[in-house]
Amino acid sequence: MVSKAANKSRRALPKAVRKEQLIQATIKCIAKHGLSGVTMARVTQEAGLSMGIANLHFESKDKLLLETLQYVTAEYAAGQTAILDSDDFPSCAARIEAILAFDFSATVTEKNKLAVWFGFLGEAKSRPTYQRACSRQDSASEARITALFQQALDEAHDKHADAGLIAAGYIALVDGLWLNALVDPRRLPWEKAYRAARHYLATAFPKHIKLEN
Amino acid sequence: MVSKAANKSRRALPKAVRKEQLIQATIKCIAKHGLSGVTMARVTQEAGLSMGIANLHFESKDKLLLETLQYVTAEYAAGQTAILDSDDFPSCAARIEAILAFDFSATVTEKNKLAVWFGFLGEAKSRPTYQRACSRQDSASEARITALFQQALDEAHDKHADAGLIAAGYIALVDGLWLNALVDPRRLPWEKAYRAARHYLATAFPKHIKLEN
DNA sequence: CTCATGAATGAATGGTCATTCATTTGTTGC
DNA sequence: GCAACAAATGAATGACCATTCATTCATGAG
Repeated sequence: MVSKAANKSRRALPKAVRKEQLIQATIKCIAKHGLSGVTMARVTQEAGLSMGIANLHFESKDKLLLETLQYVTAEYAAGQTAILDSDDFPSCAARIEAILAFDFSATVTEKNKLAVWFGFLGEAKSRPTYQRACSRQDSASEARITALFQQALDEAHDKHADAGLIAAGYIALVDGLWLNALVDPRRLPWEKAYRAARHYLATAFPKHIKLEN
Repeated sequence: MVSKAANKSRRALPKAVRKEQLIQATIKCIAKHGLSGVTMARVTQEAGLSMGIANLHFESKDKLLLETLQYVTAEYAAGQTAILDSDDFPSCAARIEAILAFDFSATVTEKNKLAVWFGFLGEAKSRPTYQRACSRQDSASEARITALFQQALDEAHDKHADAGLIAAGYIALVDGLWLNALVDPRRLPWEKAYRAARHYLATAFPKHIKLEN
């Protein structure tokens, strides 16, 4: 309620910093203890702050968790959209390559982030709020991937294949590979997961994606 | 501590029945409230029994949850093993068809069961006990699928493809399709999920699996 | 019918945890 | 410096929940 006239924004920053700090701590806690093992005490301790702080910046534990989910989700969506929007790709083959590389990049496949992701997915069916925030691919994004794949099929004069089916399959395959590699990396090492995804695309678009590298 | 001499098994049965009853109730509760929303009160009420009963038959909530997970897992494993063990399939094409049909059968894709499945998977990474009980495919089972796929490749004189990669991809694809169809069946209807999986196999084994039906 | 045994009940217990808020700490404008 | 204010603290509160156990109920043997 004080005058904001000469707001030199030294106050505004800390506020955003604290939220970020708490969200990062929440991500770590989910990875370490599972979604159900997250407590306010653990989160605030992980952040090196006091108990009450989370309720000060987020209204409740639920809101903190939801914002954490959205944080992770938004990060992925931004990266993917950047690729789909960019004008810098010389061919749609290059764009597809970029999507693949992105899906298996270190940022995206970071253990902690995937743990958040699948932690919420496990509860999504019984919590509508999560469900909405969860969809790695909303319909709009899936449609854009489908369009990209359709373009590749057109270039190859392939009139038989169904771009929608290939897109749905690719999205599901990536989810499944992430999940398997996360839960049991010995059975499915990340490198093998990557090759499986590449193999899928190479089979669907033989003229565009080659098996090697 | 009483003599079991003339055990007419009227006592033994109820005991197994109760456990089954409680496990079924737990499955429903997980589907309805999520793994974290399961309470002893809810489970026992769902079963139409009294609070204390679950601790009488299972030692603790944790054990009840674990046995519930194992129940669902064992059911799947039994079905899959039956197909892999059976001598009744005339060709390996038929066996692969059977695996596919099984993975999208009503029993396996039942919403409640998948909810249990993914509920635990979401916590698996932070709970070693779950992790072990979770692997839909242990290494042994994955090896058998790989062998089956290898046989199909051999029959087709395909010396280039990598059966292990195709198997890992298939397993992950099915997981991903289940997950996507469970969380958002409007975006990915079950029928489309099935077609995506069939498409994957038809591409990998064109001589064995046809696209239609 | 009566007793013995084990199954089932559900009120009471104790522990965990989100949330609150009176108090302290640090910062800004004057 | 010094108000004035926001940010931060953490002990206290109350809700929720797994687990216990004294008691009740059902069954089968004698």
